[in-house]
Amino acid sequence: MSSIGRIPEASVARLPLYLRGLDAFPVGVTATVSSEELATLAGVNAAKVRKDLSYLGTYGTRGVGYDADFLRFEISRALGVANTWPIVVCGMGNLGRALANHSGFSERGFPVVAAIDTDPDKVGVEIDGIPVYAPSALASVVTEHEIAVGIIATPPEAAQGAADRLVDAGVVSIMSFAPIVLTVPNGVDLRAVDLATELQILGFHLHRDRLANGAHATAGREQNLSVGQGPV
Amino acid sequence: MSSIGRIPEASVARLPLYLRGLDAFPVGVTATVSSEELATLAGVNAAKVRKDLSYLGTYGTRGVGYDADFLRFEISRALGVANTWPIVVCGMGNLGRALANHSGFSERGFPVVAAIDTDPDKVGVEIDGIPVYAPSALASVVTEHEIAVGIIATPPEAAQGAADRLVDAGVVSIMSFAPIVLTVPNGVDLRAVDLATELQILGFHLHRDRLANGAHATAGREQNLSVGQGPV
DNA sequence: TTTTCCTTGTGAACGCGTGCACAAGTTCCG
DNA sequence: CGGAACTTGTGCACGCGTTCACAAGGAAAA
Ligand SMILES: NC(=O)c1ccc[n+]([C@@H]2O[C@H](COP(=O)([O-])OP(=O)(O)OC[C@H]3O[C@@H](n4cnc5c(N)ncnc54)[C@H](O)[C@@H]3O)[C@@H](O)[C@H]2O)c1
Ligand SMILES: NC(=O)c1ccc[n+]([C@@H]2O[C@H](COP(=O)([O-])OP(=O)(O)OC[C@H]3O[C@@H](n4cnc5c(N)ncnc54)[C@H](O)[C@@H]3O)[C@@H](O)[C@H]2O)c1
Repeated sequence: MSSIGRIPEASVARLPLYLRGLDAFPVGVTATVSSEELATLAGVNAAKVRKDLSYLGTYGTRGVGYDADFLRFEISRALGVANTWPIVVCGMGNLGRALANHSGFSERGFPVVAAIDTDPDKVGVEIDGIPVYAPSALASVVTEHEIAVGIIATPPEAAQGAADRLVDAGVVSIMSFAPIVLTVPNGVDLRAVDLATELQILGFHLHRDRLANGAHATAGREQNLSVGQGPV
Repeated sequence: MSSIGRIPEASVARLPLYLRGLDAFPVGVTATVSSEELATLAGVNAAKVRKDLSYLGTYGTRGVGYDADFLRFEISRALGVANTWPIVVCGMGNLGRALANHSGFSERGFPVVAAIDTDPDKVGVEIDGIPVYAPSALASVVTEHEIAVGIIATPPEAAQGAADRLVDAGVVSIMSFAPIVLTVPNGVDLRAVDLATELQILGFHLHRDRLANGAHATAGREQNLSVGQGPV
């Protein structure tokens, strides 16, 4: 079988972008896409596209390009997109509600099937079609829906506790929006999204440019692209 | 004056984390923090802390550590945190509303002062205290509030248009949540946050582990940390 | 003063990611 | 059938980021 060698994390992080780019091509229809085209669609450069795809296998045809439909299939397979990973959201506040109500996650195979909140007014009701449970129900909810992914959208003070409970319940992948360092045991995959930090990085560049323009009128602005991931 | 040499982007991205870690120390009180402690507080390792801080200057005392209060001041200065950068949010839907209503941004110097939406029901009213304007009013709003930062939370189809309008109005830093590749002119700093992509990366690891455990029971799970940035 | 202990600051090595440049392979045209 | 045009796949070089390891420096005790 096609036992793929280790794919570099940087490449893995771009595979979803390629998949997104391939949305431009209809499903089931044979069409050719070149690395150059796909690069434009994904917002990267062509060399990267070719190298990334080469980690998956030899799916292109020299002198021609890639079959869009087949490529989508192969990237999907590598990412395990065929699987559906149900999600539980901890904290149905402003952000949690927005996330739970977001259709884009289900479309990509990550339906939000349950939420956890401590607010008695929310527990027991459905918010935007998502049933809200008390923290004590987490374990059974996770087991029942075979949930492997959790999102933390609680206040920062409650985030570590929520993480602990998620891990205890058997969740092994966590995306957190709380601006705080979380500690999880080995074997648990944690991605922390800190939007205030992102803004502060933008702010640093603004500050820099302002200094440069105010004092010396130096050139050298930038144009960043997608927000990727951290280390292992 | 302390003209700091170019700070590597990877270091810049961690400075806000250090600042966040220093929240553990009261303002105005002299306290000592070692690179080891700060590393724990920020979720990185001590060597990185020392190297990063060394780019800012020599603010530590060998054999002792760093003065927490002074360090906070210096990092703040490097990041330009003294400045306040007002924000305009484009698209007051589920996500936009959550962002606009989020207090953490103002606390870090990024108050949301205005919103743009095409929905006639929203234009002209205040949502959570944020005035909502029609797209045609963008330029004057940006000018009036001296806005340099914009957040895009419109549907994907409208995102490029929103970006163009922001740029035309004079906004030079954009954070986008739309799952689509945006094109902006040179000199504009764009950060794209794609949460579905983040989930798919988690999904890849789940898929991998499942294959490994199902077939060969191989070890090798991971524990990732903060979500950082992309290339220049 | 000298010794001991502690932590910073940094030179240097290493590894990963990126991008170039080109050989290898395919199609199409004359 | 030969050659032109095109695009993939990849070896290689380069640069950035990470980490190690230790000398340099400072405080406190003897
Ligand atoms: N709102 C945003 O746009 C935004 C942006 C960036 C980061 N964040 C972060 O995301 C988190 C949530 O933000 P928010 O604006 O939705 O806050 P919020 O206060 O609106 O909602 C928090 C929700 O979590 C619930 N909760 C509290 N303790 C809990 C626990 N132990 N278990 C489960 N649920 C619990 C509360 O009842 C509430 O419903 C915060 O950490 C915030 O810093 C939010
Ligand atoms: N909701 C989430 O949690 C979430 C998560 C990840 C990504 N996103 C992305 O963020 C974006 C917004 O998501 P949402 O759930 O808030 O969508 P939404 O449909 O709830 O809100 C979109 C808002 O944008 C407004 N709008 C439409 N065209 C506009 C324009 N040209 N200018 C200004 N405003 C315009 C609409 O009137 C609406 O109020 C989408 O691109 C979505 O894919 C959302």
